[in-house]
Amino acid sequence: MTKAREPGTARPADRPATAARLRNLRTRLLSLAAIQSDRLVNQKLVQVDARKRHYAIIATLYEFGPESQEELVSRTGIHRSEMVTVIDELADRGMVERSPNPANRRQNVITLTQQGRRQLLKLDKLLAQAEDEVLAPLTPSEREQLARLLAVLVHHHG
Amino acid sequence: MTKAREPGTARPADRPATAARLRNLRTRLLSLAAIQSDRLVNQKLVQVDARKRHYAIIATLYEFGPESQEELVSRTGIHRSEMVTVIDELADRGMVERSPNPANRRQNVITLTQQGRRQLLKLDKLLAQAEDEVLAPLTPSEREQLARLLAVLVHHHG
DNA sequence: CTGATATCAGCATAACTGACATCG
DNA sequence: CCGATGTCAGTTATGCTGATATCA
Repeated sequence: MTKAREPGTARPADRPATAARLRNLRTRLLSLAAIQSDRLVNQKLVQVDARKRHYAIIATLYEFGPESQEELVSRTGIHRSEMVTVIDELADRGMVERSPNPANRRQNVITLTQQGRRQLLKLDKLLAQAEDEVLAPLTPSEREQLARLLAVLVHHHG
Repeated sequence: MTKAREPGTARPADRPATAARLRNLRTRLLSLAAIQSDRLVNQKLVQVDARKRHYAIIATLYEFGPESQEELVSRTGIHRSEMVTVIDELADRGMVERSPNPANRRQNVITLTQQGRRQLLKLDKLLAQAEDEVLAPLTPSEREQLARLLAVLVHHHG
């Protein structure tokens, strides 16, 4: 029943063949690659008690200065209803401060703290490592190609 | 406050700039592309009350014949604890039959029904459409390149 | 007893919907 | 009254862990 397999090829476990339809489905390839990539990214981020969205917020505040939650929604693509939670989490960790905007009392102003700035540097490094591990089997020019093709897709939809 | 923008460019909404760090993160590009792709795929599948995993199971049974749940787990990568639910859903829809294996009463034998076979043909078409829409902005050779690069990643991790 | 198989309860992330209160 | 903003409750899909029952 269990097919014999060359020893030394222990990497891909002893998984039997996948249906051709699945192997050839490009949308599936894309999903699988993203899942693997996300897994590696999250493994890095958990080391500093962060998640992907935290990085999106911190990086945005760092580059654009204090902003309202609504502005952060527009810039990051994070949904309105999630923004509340994410800002809560970041405020709990001392990375940002949330204060009402005196000029427009509907809005909050979210400000990056010193600790948030330090966190950004850590996150930059961890994410660079993750990217490197994810793209490890590709040459530099292949990485560029992949990034370009993905950017075209993301820009086209979206 | 709200920047003026050329009318007619209504497509990408009126979204302000994204932080450079986010734009350049390749792991993020990969995630975003996969999310968009999955969204299109699910829009297609929902038309016939199916989901991605249903296709994985149906295609596998079609190509390999009746199998136990454990074999399906190995071939599709779907987790053990999810397989129960997915098979339930497919059985409810009349796409597969689950019967105990008399030769090994620990196992169930999952068999594709006639309706399941017909469903596969529909799913094949819908997924081909989805793939085409997802990859629409790419030339045929770019699509090949992308598929190749993604396959390298998926094979490397994995 | 051990290991394989299926089942079940539950968790975390993620993306999303809809309702609501407040304020301009 | 209308619209913008923030908040909250709840839903769905997905990937995963761990416990348990059954049987070889």
